[in-house]
Amino acid sequence: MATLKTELKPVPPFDFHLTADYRTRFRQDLASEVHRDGIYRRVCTVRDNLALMSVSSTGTIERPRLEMETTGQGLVQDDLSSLRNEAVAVLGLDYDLSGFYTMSKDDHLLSRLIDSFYGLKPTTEPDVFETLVSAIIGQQISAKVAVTMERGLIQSYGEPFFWDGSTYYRFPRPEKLAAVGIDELRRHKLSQRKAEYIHGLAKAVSEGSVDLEALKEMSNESVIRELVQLRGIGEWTAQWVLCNSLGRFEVFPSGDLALLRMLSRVYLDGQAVTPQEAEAFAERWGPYRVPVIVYSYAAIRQGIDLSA
DNA sequence: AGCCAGGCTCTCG
DNA sequence: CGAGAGCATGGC
Repeated sequence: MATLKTELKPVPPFDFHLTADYRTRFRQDLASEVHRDGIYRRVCTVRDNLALMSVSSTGTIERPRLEMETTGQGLVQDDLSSLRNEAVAVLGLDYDLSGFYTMSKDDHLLSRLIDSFYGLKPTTEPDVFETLVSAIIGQQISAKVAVTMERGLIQSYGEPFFWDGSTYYRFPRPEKLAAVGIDELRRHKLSQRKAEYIHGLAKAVSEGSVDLEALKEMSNESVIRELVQLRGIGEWTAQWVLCNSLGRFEVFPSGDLALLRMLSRVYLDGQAVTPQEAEAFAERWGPYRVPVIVYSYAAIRQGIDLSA
């Protein structure tokens, strides 16, 4: 086992604990990523080997500094840059909140949110395959049910990494899920449909007929066009990938029913909105639509009543 | 006990 | 096009 250490300098302001908490709120139980005892850990892949990154804060919100320690088989100094990039993505380190904050200063509600969650950054999940599988599982079911199912997949087909008395898992690779039959996927309480979707996606990705990495360089419209051609992926899931994996923070996922309800409750006196109306409303948030959504959800998760 | 939850596909007018 | 059924599970 080799260990690499490095320091990271997030763009300030950055609240490490708030951001790591928000990010791992649902993933915490998945064992692929945790935030515990002040340390954020995540299993990653380096040149096809497993490694575990551990990140902790050594600075402040205004002068953020992070220490990252990564352990894994055969790690060499050259691996550092890709590991740093992964940490930057999963913790949103290079996102500059100042534009969002400036836009919000005349908005009463947003100002309140920013006071409460100053330094919280939107994050991304660089593994597009994981994001897609997770989104498919999460379609139409509650987040808790989805976590149970996803944990089953991860612990059955993911690759384990043992460290310090705990087991962490790398999310299952496409090749693995493609090799697993639909019937076996169903044992994890997936519906027949979802088992087919996930199996089909895994097969397409592992055979190379779909290049998820290429999406990172494509326009939002092209990403949606590509993704919705895959069975099991509709508008909502494609928008989900744009916001949560590809870092397109200007996108407003108008296909998200929970978001529409939140918008109606918080901003429109409970009056129902169509996706088109919601999109028109979200125009005012310019390129900061995802930050607005992240801060709003953060408040809701904490039980803060936004309509007050 | 029933309804709903951060949808999608397929079918049918 | 738009509307409606079916999918499957756990929590309230």
